[in-house]
Amino acid sequence: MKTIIRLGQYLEILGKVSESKKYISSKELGELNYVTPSTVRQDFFYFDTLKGKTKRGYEIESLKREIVKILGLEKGKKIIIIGAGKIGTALSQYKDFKKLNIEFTAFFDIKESLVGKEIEGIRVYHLNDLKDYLKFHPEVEIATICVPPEVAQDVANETIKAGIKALWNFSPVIIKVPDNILIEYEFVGTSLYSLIYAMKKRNMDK
Amino acid sequence: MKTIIRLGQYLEILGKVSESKKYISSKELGELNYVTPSTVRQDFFYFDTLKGKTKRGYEIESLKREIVKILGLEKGKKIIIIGAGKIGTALSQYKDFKKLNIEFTAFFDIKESLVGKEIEGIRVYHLNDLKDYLKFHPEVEIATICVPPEVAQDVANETIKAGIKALWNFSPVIIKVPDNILIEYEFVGTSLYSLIYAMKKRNMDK
DNA sequence: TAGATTGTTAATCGATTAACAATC
DNA sequence: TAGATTGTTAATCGATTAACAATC
Repeated sequence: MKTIIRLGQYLEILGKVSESKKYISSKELGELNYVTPSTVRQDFFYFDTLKGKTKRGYEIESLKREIVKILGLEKGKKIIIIGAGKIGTALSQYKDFKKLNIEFTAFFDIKESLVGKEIEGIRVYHLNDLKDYLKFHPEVEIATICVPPEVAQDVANETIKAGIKALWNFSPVIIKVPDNILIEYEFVGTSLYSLIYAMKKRNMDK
Repeated sequence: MKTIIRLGQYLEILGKVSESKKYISSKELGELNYVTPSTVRQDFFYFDTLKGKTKRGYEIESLKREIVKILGLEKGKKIIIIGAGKIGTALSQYKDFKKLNIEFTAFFDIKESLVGKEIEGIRVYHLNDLKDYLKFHPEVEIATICVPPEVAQDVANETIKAGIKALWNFSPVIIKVPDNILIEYEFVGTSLYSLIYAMKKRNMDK
């Protein structure tokens, strides 16, 4: 549902709004996110707890709090990253995840030269130790798959076997998982095709 | 248009199909991309050059060739990356871009310690030298923005002033550009919200 | 009060899926 | 021939936008 992704985006934007500001209208929030006021109101309309005040808009602090609840982030989330390569380490620093209490707590890899090291303050363990790790960190349910596509399916299988409940996949390949495992894809790079296509069309119009 | 993004994905998948295979049906291609056969045929139906043969499917080699043409990749594309940090360097290795003749030819940064170095075989120049670089590389039209969000707008402005015609933005922020400049956003990380939300809902159902 | 803004329904738009005749 | 598969139209589904009464 697109609304959920936008709620996350609203939340990030709201974190950057001046602290002295108490209320924000659907018009303002829409402008900051490049969506229409209608879309903002429609998004909020799905959830009973997202209510505004006529003529004033939405109270920013309570709006943030309620979106956090809807997204399931009250207690934050601890996430591990499988694959301590470029993408994995880039991700650990990217975005405002920290502000939203989303934390990357460990890397797992099979490359012996990396195991035991720290990358950006996050320790690297061997993938074989994942099962033991989860014994002591049962709150970790999500693993981010940042390994080369050739091994993504195998690594995913191992990760699931170790007890992980949900996968966030950055490897540009489809991964098959059992019904009880959740998976979301992050197909990085796909929008480039749209950009190149748009350029071609623009050139043709001239 | 979603069709264009899928055409890129079909192309990547087709590059991995066994060489001995001559034809592929919409059913098979759909399965490999996790879309329905209907969607595949509908996608192809938009373009006169994507024709199949009853009972056999689509001839793979010509299909690849025609998709490349539609996407505007016959001559390949040379792209520069602004910001030689983690995301930029990760990107330069990610995906099957090389196979599709999409090449990252240079980094630009303002960090003096990086300028003059090579990262993954790609040279880093100072952002101030972009204008001169484009003098000698007029075929470069696209710049990938991989800088921190705080400076993304300024860097984009400079990049455009230097003569770049299209931006591919990885910085998690909205960038304003003049009408004659194309921009596409790659909002990495957004699907995590959907995943966490789905987990919350699943837990509630139990 | 007049004007701004919400909440909500309806209309529109776009994308996906279904259906099926044509055909090899 | 019978069956598989395309090309294409129609139906469905979902998401966005428009409209507007209620209200502060």
